[in-house]
Amino acid sequence: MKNTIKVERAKQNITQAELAEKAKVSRQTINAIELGKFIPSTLLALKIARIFGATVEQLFELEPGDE
Amino acid sequence: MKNTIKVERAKQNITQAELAEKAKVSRQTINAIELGKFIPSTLLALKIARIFGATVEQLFELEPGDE
DNA sequence: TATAAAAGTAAAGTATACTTTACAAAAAGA
DNA sequence: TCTTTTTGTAAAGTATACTTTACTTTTATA
Repeated sequence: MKNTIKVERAKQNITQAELAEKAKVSRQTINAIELGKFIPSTLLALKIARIFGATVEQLFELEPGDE
Repeated sequence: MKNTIKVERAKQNITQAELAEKAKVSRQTINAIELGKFIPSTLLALKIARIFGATVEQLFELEPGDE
């Protein structure tokens, strides 16, 4: 699974720390998600999508290997 | 967070076991998600949404308490 | 009403999401 | 270049998603 959170942050010009604060998670959680170190819960994905005014599908995409 | 998986299953007339098989998780996992016992990962939510031809937002909805 | 299929539940175990603290590396700005 | 901000990383701990096995309850159907 890949995601475009880093790009969305760039568009809206906010830092990992700011996004973390808005989503009410730690900065390291945002960092790890951006780097693909782990996959967020649907709750967090929905929150992040809402913060960006995007859909979960726009932010997170299944890859072939995810079958 | 609430979800409409049970309704979608009814629309498409498939059992928890069948959905579990398609999503490659255990039947108990589907059951627990339907009953709100836990929130799936974004990976699983995307898979389920794709199986139903729906979006994650159509299946999973944030509630006021989820802040 | 008897039988089968589907759904609910429970417990014990494993995997992973997420937190906290702390520090290092990189990027940005003065 | 010096300083600050931002990002990356790591380790230890906690919470929770998910599995497996197995049994009970409910719902559908013959």
